[in-house]
Amino acid sequence: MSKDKTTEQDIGAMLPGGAALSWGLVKPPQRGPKRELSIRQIVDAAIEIADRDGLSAVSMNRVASSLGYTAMSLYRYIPSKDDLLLLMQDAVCEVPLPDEDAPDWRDNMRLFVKLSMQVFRDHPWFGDIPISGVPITPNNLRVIDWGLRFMRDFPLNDYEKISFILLLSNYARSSGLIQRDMDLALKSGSTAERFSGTDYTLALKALVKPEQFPFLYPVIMSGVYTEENPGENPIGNDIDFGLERILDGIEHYLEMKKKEQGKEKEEANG
Amino acid sequence: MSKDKTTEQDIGAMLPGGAALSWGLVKPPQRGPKRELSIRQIVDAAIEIADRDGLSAVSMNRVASSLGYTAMSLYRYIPSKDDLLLLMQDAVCEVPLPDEDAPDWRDNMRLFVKLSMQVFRDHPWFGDIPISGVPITPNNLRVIDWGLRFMRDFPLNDYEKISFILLLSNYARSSGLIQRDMDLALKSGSTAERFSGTDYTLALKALVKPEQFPFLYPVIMSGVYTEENPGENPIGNDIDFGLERILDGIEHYLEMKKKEQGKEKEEANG
DNA sequence: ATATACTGTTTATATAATAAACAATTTAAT
DNA sequence: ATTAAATTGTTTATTATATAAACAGTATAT
Repeated sequence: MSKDKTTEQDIGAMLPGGAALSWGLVKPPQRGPKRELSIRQIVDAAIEIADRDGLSAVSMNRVASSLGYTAMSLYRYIPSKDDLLLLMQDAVCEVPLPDEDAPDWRDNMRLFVKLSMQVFRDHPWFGDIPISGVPITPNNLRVIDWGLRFMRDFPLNDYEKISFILLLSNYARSSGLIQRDMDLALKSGSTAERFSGTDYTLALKALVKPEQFPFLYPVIMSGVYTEENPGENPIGNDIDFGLERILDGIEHYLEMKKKEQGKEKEEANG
Repeated sequence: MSKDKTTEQDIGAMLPGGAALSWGLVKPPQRGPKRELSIRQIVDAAIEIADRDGLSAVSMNRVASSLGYTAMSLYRYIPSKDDLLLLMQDAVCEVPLPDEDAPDWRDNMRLFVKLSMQVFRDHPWFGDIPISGVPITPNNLRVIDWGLRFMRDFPLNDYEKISFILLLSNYARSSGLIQRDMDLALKSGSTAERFSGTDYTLALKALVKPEQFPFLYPVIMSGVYTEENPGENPIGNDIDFGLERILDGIEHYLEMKKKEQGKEKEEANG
């Protein structure tokens, strides 16, 4: 028993600060007064503040105050603000994942991207925290596990599967950031028009000269660049359109691999 | 002449703060003492500091001090720190673009992504500044103009071309961020191993249980997730691999459009 | 010549993370 | 049961931040 605990501590020591906390590897202290707060409570309070007023509103003081404590009390639970941010990040990655796969693999991938993007929209601050490496926190890894599940019968090795997950995650991240920024612009009184650039159409039409921007010029003048007539866009939504191109690329690769493996079998049999 | 100036001011008023500066639309003041600094000088000094010590090191004080002035003097040139950041962003987007296209369109796209990614690697702080909307600063638009140039003979409408540029830019952004973070980890004494997760292999092997992570478990245990044996990765580089899948997807779409247009011509002729 | 608009500086304000010292409290060791 | 050790939440202090306001000096327009 005590051996096990020592091991847990050792494992925690291998991980960067907050990650050990996210795995629950930090032993609750034995002596001293009973704790009045919990890590969960602090993280939830911080998330609530970030959701409402943005990441910049998350100060140790503000978080502590919202719980009725002083800033310094938080340091009895979480070593630094950076660790708090990491815990926030992992906490909002705890999303409900489907138990069963859709029959079409493309649908699985679409859902993978949609759910990932949703985190950015629900928690606009999520994308403001920089990536510091490969995911190693539990909820993040659960999403990856899901991705590996719906690709389990793909004719791919693990490197290829991981690479596809990275591709989809990256797409979800950059698209999620854009969606989020648009949402934020809308909420903060600005219009969708301002974000997509329609508000700047006039300025751009005056500034983008055909000599300096020969190929962009017509696109600005036609109003396509700033989406003056959103209903007219024949491809619909840029983000969905881009995802379909990525899925086409994946499909192409899968078919190539299938052919390859078919040949290998033939050679083995013949 | 004076009419022109008024118009320039008006255009500037339509754009958000820093953008007007980036287009050179803010008239230099006529009266008063000669300026000892210039916007260019300030922006360059800020970039130098950010390149060396990160975005968080860029304080008005630090920038001004490095030029031998006080923090407040900068406000005579640039209205706020946010505007300074926008100017920094646009400044580092001034990259040399090729005058001529490569014969293969895939090579053009590969270069587009490579050059875009390079900005993130050369200026690690670049990705720390959030996107606030469609690009409207001059150097940014020049890159888009280049993209439209090498797609000029594609059988696509402007919406589709812009969408492809967005797809490539997004991929470059997320990949650039990852590359940058890896570079930073390396420089800050950490190893590539730490970043890719090899340093955490032991911890992950102890934490990722087959019951909770049935599909991730074997990938962790084999060492593929944490790239224990980088030379063994049969697909080489994840980032290049992903880009090729995207290019495959684009190619697939182009071929579909070509067929479509071929049919339309047949119908028109027949 | 003089009013005006600008310069860079000094001073001041408000807010941030977190280190250090504190008395109060709970547990472990004796 | 008593004492020593560990931990609690708080108070106080330190250092750094962006930028507003007031300043004396300077170049230009009238």
